[in-house]
Amino acid sequence: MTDATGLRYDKLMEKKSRFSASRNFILSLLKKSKQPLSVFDLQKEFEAKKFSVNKTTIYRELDFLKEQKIIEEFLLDDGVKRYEILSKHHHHAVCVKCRKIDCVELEQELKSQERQIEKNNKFKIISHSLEFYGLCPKCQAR
Amino acid sequence: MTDATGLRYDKLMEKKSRFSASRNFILSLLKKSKQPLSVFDLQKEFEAKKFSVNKTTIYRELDFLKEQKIIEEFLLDDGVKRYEILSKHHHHAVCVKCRKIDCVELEQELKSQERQIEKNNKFKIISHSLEFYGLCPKCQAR
DNA sequence: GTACGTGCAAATACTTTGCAGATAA
DNA sequence: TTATCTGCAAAGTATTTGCACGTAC
Repeated sequence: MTDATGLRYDKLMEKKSRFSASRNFILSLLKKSKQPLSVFDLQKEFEAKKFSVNKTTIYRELDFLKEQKIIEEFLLDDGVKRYEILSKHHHHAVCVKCRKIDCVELEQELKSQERQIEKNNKFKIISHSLEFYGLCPKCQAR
Repeated sequence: MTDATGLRYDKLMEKKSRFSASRNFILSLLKKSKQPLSVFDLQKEFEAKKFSVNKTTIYRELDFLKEQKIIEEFLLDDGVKRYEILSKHHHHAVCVKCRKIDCVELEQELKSQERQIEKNNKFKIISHSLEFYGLCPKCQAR
């Protein structure tokens, strides 16, 4: 099954979950957004679209979608949680000036580094999180 | 100038700052700790040593030391800020079970990945943050 | 003595929880 | 109908701020 935004809802269908207006709206916002969104960002979008949703609902919905592995959460250096549709493993390039966030895929992942740590520290690596900070094209120009 | 813990205070001396008991205590705790510490961790240490410091003071002192580039702050996936004495660039390996944090230095840093992003995304990379999550030796054994 | 440091109370910000009422299926 | 979803109020947690007092130098 697919909704208006083209997002597959198979996972939701399997559960006893509903396609409420709030859920659809949050999903479509995350789907359409070029950047990961925070609770604050979502609230702004709701206001802009004159769609009334309580902040509690946003928090609960994000928790729910995270549990269902439909979206994923991550933290940047500002301590604000952001969310994006769960997709292929990638990283983020964050502009320290305008806070624009690019998603980046690495040609060369961190396998060798992980192997080194598993060997030296006897840690069994499960995942990693890697963010790059710098200046986006526009902010470099200024 | 060096204090009891062997930490150089040159940077503090340059500023109009004092060697108060709280400052010395926080610095010595961070210096002696094998792991980065959170505000909560510091509070616990203070209590254990029967040293009375208000939480506000801890926050303010950490801000101050961060500004002076004597300590650095970082975030893990739990959203808790942790602090460590500013030292050589490194990363962290975090046990998802017992939350033990190892500091790790990579033989092979991320230069090639950064070059790729600078080329593909036209981002000028300034820094990065990289944390590994997995199981520490003890938790693997269990 | 004076500027820096500290404690306390209150303010702010963020997030979670309980419960009653609303709604999708 | 009924299990899920939602809003509201309140509580919980983390952090910051103002102000008066304390203290290192």
